[in-house]
Amino acid sequence: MASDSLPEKKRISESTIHRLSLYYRALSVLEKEGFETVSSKGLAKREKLTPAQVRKDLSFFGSFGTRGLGYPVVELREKISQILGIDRSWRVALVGVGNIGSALVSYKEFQKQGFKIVKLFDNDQRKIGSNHKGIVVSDIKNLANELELDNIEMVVVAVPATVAQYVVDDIVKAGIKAILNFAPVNLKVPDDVFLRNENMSMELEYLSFALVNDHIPKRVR
Amino acid sequence: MASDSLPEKKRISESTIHRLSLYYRALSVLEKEGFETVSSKGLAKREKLTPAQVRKDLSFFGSFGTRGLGYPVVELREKISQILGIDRSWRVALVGVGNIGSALVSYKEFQKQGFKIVKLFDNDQRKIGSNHKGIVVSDIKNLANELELDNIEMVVVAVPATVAQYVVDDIVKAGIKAILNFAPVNLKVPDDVFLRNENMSMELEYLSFALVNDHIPKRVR
DNA sequence: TCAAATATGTGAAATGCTTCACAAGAAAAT
DNA sequence: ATTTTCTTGTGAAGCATTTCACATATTTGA
Ligand SMILES: NC(=O)c1ccc[n+]([C@@H]2O[C@H](COP(=O)([O-])OP(=O)(O)OC[C@H]3O[C@@H](n4cnc5c(N)ncnc54)[C@H](O)[C@@H]3O)[C@@H](O)[C@H]2O)c1
Ligand SMILES: NC(=O)c1ccc[n+]([C@@H]2O[C@H](COP(=O)([O-])OP(=O)(O)OC[C@H]3O[C@@H](n4cnc5c(N)ncnc54)[C@H](O)[C@@H]3O)[C@@H](O)[C@H]2O)c1
Repeated sequence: MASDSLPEKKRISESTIHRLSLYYRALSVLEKEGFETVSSKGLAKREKLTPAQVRKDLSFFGSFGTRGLGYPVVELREKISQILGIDRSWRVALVGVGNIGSALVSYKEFQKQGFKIVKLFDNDQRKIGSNHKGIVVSDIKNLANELELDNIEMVVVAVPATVAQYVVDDIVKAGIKAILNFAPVNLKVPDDVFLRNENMSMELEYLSFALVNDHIPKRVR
Repeated sequence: MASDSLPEKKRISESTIHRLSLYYRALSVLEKEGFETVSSKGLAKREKLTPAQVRKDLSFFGSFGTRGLGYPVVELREKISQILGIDRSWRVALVGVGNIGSALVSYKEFQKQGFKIVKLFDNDQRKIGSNHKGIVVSDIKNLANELELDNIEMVVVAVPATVAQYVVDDIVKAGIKAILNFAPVNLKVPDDVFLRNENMSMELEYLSFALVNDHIPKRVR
């Protein structure tokens, strides 16, 4: 069959992608500090990784270094921003302007990074129409319409766990392909929708486990 | 050498611990729904894992199921809560009562789960002395003293990235062994201190990468 | 009571990820 | 110019995690 011989799309591990974020952050700092080049060793040290790991990760995407010298800081940072797709800005909507939602809207770093929260939704009449950092809260009823009209590409979900699935169903119906969820619930989305969960309880539980078991994990992410 | 023959402490992978949290959550729901038993298949389906994965994870800690029947819901939930160390409560302090810090203090689920935020610290004179959900904000200057006096076991760090390392150094000096950090910076802590990072930008960057590369990771965590 | 169905627990295999180790390329020193 | 030093890029090895597959135990139904 023809489909058997289609060139296999190179799949990158989740860990590698997360480490690219770390490299990006480290390179931004190095740039500010005035370094022109950095070795895999130098980069590894900043993020508590091994030099081999750094080189291997980068090698999945090309060869950006110079033997004997290292990597050019600015160039590599730019290259990684291209790989991560953060060399542009993203139009983001947020659903659920409560405790955590408000904190996220107020967080300027997201905007600076290019994740522009340009739309807010809630179902509470007291919140609809109110202004948060220059954005007027929309009624969740108009979600589908307004997401499309406003060319939203990512949605952050910060509603109670009990309603998160319904909200996500609507978001998916509106054609959104990337969702960041803060509700502690396992949401069902179609295969072509990227969903990430931010689960703070899980991290506290990890710490609890570590304290109780004096835990050293086999491999640290 | 004697140390060569010491019984090797069983090391559990980070992924397994995270999945225990998922099982715990799923079991709590199943309990509410009135189920008395659940199979590895049933549990796996709820959390989008494989039955073999569920059985293997649990097998690291003992055998809790009955062949032909499955696992007793209540018993297994209790067992996992023991393993995770959440069959008790933890005294938690939070440093940095800003946007995200305030959201965390207001979040009742943490308290319900046994993560009791009982102490708040800030360095802003306008915040020190003010009351958040019944807790009076303390001056960061008294950190070491008050952490000890109040038997704090975990600290959540929600201060600006620029000062996070200083704050963490003080927390470590005060003898705290578990820290949850929200600042997007790689903090240095001694080997015997457990540090977890909650990095929201990283998750947005992951979504960005996924959209740009139409990414399917090799393995989903 | 016995057969069929179900589902665990676990070695072993398969897969994935990290680290090793070194050839090769480039810079720096002499 | 030549040697030495440095550091990348990458197969291959080593290690960790997941999945497979099945013996075994228990329940269910006849
Ligand atoms: N606050 C935290 O620190 C924290 C921490 C971890 C996880 N979470 C999770 O984040 C989510 C939000 O938490 P929160 O503390 O901000 O809660 P919250 O109650 O303060 O905010 C929830 C918001 O969602 C809105 N909402 C409810 N139903 C809606 C619907 N159908 N459509 C649109 N909007 C709707 C509410 O009006 C409210 O403004 C929850 O799932 C919670 O479990 C919160
Ligand atoms: N707000 C968000 O949604 C969000 C999202 C991701 C990450 N973060 C990170 O979380 C951290 C806090 O963010 P925020 O938006 O809440 O900021 P914020 O400025 O609202 O809050 C920071 C708080 O820390 C206090 N503080 C400053 N220096 C201190 C010190 N030395 N000791 C004690 N307290 C001190 C400030 O007075 C303030 O109350 C930052 O590192 C930020 O990057 C925030």
